Amino acid sequence: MSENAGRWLRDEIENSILSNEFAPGERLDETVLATRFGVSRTPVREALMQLDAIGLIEIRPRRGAVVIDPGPHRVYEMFEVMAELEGLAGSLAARRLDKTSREAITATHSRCEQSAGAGDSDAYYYDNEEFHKAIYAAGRSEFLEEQCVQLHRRLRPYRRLQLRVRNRLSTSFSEHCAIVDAIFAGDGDEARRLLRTHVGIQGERFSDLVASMSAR
Amino acid sequence: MSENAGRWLRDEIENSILSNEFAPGERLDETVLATRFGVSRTPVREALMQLDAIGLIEIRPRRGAVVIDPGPHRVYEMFEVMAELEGLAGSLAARRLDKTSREAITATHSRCEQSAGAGDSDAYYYDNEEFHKAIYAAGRSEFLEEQCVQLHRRLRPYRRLQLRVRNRLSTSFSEHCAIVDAIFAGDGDEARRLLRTHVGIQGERFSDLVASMSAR
DNA sequence: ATCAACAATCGTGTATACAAGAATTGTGTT
DNA sequence: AACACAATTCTTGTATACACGATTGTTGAT
Repeated sequence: MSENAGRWLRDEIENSILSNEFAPGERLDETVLATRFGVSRTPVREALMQLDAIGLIEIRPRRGAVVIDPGPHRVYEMFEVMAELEGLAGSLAARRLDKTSREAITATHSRCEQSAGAGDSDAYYYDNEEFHKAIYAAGRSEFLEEQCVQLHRRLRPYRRLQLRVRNRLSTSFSEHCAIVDAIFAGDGDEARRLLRTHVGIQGERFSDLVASMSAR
Repeated sequence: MSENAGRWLRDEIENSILSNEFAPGERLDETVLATRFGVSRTPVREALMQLDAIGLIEIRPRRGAVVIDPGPHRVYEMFEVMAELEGLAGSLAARRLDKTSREAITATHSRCEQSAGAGDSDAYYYDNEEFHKAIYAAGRSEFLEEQCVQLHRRLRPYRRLQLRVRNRLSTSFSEHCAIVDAIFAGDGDEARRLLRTHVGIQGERFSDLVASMSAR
């Protein structure tokens, strides 16, 4: 129970939101949550304050907390920012690559190859996450890494939906290959450019996203 | 008192930290803060949880809260990310500029011109902030705008220090001119490039930052 | 004199009680 | 039957009380 009920609850509720168990727009009643998790209202409130600060829920004074519904447009904006940050991470990685980071990227990349080859989108979903994290780490900017990981978390559900689109697995993997080449070649600009387009949502992929979002 | 003691305290303590009244490393005692602001510990704790979530303080379980000391290296990383986000905002602004945004940029830009001409670094500090905010708004991405504003806030104290460096005012303003030209010309790539270098900390400006940070 | 162990104290973490505002339901009037 | 207003109920916001862990100071032994 994480040594501390507040932290634990924050993670617990955050996961429930990100896994869509608490749907966007849903009201989060303090008393209900307290009894559900077997604690008093105090730690629940503390968890909610934190989630509000992160931007996952909105606490309207005297009117309770609701799960924020980003809506397609805002999700698009978030992907846009994510693309930019990943681009920066990639360019830094290309410049600062060392042996350890290189091995981490290689390892996660080949795991992606396996799951993509097997057509296992759930496995690829996980391996892909590790691959991107390896790139953040290779950039050697703790702050950037934290920002990337946090945004990545928030976009996780939508990313998952995207992977279900036809042919997305193999397309994604071949993009990974080019990205790895650019980083290993020390070509920061190219790595940046490739990552931006890899992460960003252009053209038809935006309508795919909207479609899958309204589908649930 | 903002209708709600928790929110009010969050802003109050946040300002105290950003204005260096609560120095990095300083311990924040809940009881002391409670009596100081004339409330009980409950809203104080809620404010602290939020500041922890934002990343301004760290709450170590059972050991209280301390103001985070970013240190020169991390501040540099934050400027690096800020530069990237501002670059994106600039490129979006160039593409999406409309009459209202154009007027807002022009207005804040000329206010910068006045305070820079007068050599009033405090006034320029404020006008510069408004100028950058006008660019964020012109980009028409609410999420990006929020991220920029938040990071801008956290970097505020360091930015203020930087402006005191000799000639920085006129240098900064002439960079603004080029940025405005690029945006008004619809040249997104150029606006991005200029903003990146304008915001980023390269070469000697990093040592200026370090010097001014250790000076206080 | 230094270190270790134990005790006292201080501060955080959680529960509960109480107050105040919002939402809801019921009643009365048109 | 529909709308408005009032009373009740429910939920949030704050204070306080209590418990447990950490920190610090003191005492005794080596």
